[in-house]
Amino acid sequence: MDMTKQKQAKLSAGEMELMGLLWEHGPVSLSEAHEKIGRSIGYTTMQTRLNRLVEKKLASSEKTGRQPTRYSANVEPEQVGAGALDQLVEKVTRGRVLPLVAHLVENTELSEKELTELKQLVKAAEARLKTQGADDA
Amino acid sequence: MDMTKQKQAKLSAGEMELMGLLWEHGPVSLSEAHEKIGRSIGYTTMQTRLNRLVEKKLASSEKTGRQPTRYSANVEPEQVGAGALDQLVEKVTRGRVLPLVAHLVENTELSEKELTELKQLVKAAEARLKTQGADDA
DNA sequence: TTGACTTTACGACAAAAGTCGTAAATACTA
DNA sequence: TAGTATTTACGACTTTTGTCGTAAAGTCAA
Repeated sequence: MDMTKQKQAKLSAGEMELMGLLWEHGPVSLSEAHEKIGRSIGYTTMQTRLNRLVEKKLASSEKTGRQPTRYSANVEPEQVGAGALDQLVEKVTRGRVLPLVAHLVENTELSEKELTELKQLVKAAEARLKTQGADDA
Repeated sequence: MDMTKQKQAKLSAGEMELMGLLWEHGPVSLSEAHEKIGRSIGYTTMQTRLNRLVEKKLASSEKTGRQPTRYSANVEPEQVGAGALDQLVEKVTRGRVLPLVAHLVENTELSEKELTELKQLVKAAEARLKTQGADDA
C-alpha cells in the first residue's frame, strides 16, 4: 500500500509549527511570520528558525526586488502529515489504524458532507478488500 | 469535544520509539530493551535514554530482588497518540480531520471487522450530528 | 543627504536529545 | 572464594532546537 510514498519528511514539533504557518499564510516575510505566529517570541528567533527551515530545504526563501525576502513551504502538508501519521501508526498502535481513526472520528464534529465522504471511503475500502482477497492469497 | 483530555504528554520521535518498545514488550530490562530496539545503538545509549524517560515520568523502573531493573511505560499509547494526532490536525490540516482519516483509511488494508467497526463509528457520528445540531445553535 | 525605520547577517547561549566510554557494583559459576 | 559476566552509575561530547542581542545593510521620506 501507498506505492507513491515520496520523501516522508520528518519534522520536530517546532518545525511543524512554522510549516503550519507557511502552509496557512502563503509566502510570508519574516515580519509577517513574526506577527502571525500567534505567540510571543523574539523577532530574531523567528528569523533563525525560518532560515534553518530553508537550510533543511523544508522551505525556500525568495527575494523580489526591494521587498523583503519571502519564505514559503517546500513540502506539502500531505507529505508531512502522512509521515507523522505513519510513525504514529507504527509506534503507538503497533500497526493498527483503527484506534487512530476512531479517535479522530469520535472527537470531532464531522459535517454531513464529511461524513458522506467518509462513507464513500469506507465503501471503497470494502470493495478493495473483496476484489483483492480473491487473487491475493 | 474531548472533555476528558488528560495530560497530553508530548514526546519527541526518539522518545516515542522507546515508548513504543515499552508498550509492545511489557516491562523490560535494559538488556532486553537493547535487543528489542531493532537497530544498532550502544548499550549505554539505551541505558541513558531509558533513564531519561524515567526522569520525565514517562516510564518507571522497578527493581525486584536480584533481577535487573525493569522499565515500563507510565502513559498509555492513547494519551500520546491523541496528543500527537491533535497536533497534526491542528498544524497540518488546520483543524480538518478528514484528510488524515482519509489517508489512514486509503492506505491501509482494513479488515472486514474493522470496517464494520468504522461504519459503526460513522453512524454514531451522524447521530451525534443530528441530535446536536438541534439544540446547539 | 541624512536620520529613522526595516530587514539581514552573525554569533552566542542554554536546554534537550542521542550517543558512548569507563569503571564501579552485583551476580553467578567453576 | 575467585574469576567472569552482567548490570549500574556517571560523566562527557555532539547535534538539534529554541531563544536572543547586536550591529551592519538597505529603504525611504523630509
